Amino acid sequence: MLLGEHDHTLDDKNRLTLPAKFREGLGDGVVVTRGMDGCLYAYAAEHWHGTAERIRALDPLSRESRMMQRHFFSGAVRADLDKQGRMVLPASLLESADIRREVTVAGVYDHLEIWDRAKWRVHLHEVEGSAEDVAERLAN
Amino acid sequence: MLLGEHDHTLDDKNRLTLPAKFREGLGDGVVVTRGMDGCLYAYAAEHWHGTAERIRALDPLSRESRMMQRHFFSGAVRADLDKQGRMVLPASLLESADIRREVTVAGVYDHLEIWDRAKWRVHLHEVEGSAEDVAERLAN
DNA sequence: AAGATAGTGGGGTAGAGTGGGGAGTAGTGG
DNA sequence: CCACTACTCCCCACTCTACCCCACTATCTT
Repeated sequence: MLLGEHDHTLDDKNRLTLPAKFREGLGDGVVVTRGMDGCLYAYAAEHWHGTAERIRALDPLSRESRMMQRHFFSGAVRADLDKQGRMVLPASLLESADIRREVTVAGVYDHLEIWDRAKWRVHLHEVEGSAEDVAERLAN
Repeated sequence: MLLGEHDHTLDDKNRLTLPAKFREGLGDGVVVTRGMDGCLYAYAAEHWHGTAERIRALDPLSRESRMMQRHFFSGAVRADLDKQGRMVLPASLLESADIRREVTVAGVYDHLEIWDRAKWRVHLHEVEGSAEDVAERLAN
C-alpha cells in the first residue's frame, strides 16, 4: 500500500528520485500518465492494467469517453528506474501538470501522485475543511 | 482494548514514546493518519486495513472521492517502533495537527489519538459540559 | 532501600537524495 | 553513405538526513 507525502526536487535533466519507501511497492516498472486535477499518476506496471481496463471499457461512441481515453492513454509513458531509483519525466507531461522544480510525491493506495509543490499545498488546503463533512456523510 | 490518557513529550527528532501499556495492543506495526478535530490517529496495522478499505472503495471518477482519498492516504504513514518503543512522526503530520512539544496520547478503544496537550485540554473541557447532551442526541 | 522499567536525550553510521560527467545511440544534414 | 550533433542512459561522487544503538534519569514496585 502506498502511503505518505514526500517533497523532492527535479534536476536539470527532468529526473525525479522516487522516495525509497515506494520503490518496493512499485516493482521495477512504472507507468506515468496525466492524472486528474492537474497532477501526474504513477502506477506499478502490474497495477496499471487494472486502471487501464477501467478506462478502456468506457464506450467510445460517447464523446466524453473518447476524451478520457485520449487523456489517459496518449499521456501514458513507461519509465524505468535507474540504479539510484530515479525516473525521467517527459517534458510534455511536466508541462501538462504544470510541474516546475519543486515537487511533492504522494502515495494514494495503489498509485503515486506527482504534484508541483505549490499546487499540492493549495489543493490539500482546499480539502481540509471539507474532509470532515465528507466523513460525516460516510458515517452511518 | 486501548484505554487511558498519557502525557508525553516529543524530542528534537520528532520522536514520540508510546506509553508502554499500549505497545502490546498495537503489535509491531502502527499506521498514523490525520485524524478528526485536529489530532492524529494511530492504528494497529491490522485494524488500519478496515478503515483504509472504506476509503479505497470510493469511486475515483468523482472529484470529491479523489480528494478524500488523497487526504487520507497521503496523510497516512506506516511507522515502526524502535527498541525503546518510539516512533518518528513526520513533520507534515505534526504541522497539520498543530502539535508542538507537549503531547497527550489517549486510547480510544481501537486506536490512539495524539493531541497537542493544550488543545486536548480545551477539547476535553468542551466535552465535559456537553457529554450528556450529546448522549441524549445519539440515543434512539 | 534497591532494582527494574519507563521515559528522555544524544551520537554515529548507513543509506537516501541530489548533482554532474562521460559514453553510446539515434536523428539530421551534407 | 558518412559525419556531426543532440539527446538519453548509466555511472560516480558528495552531502545530509533518518534510523539505530547506547546512556542517563526518574518513578514505581518489591
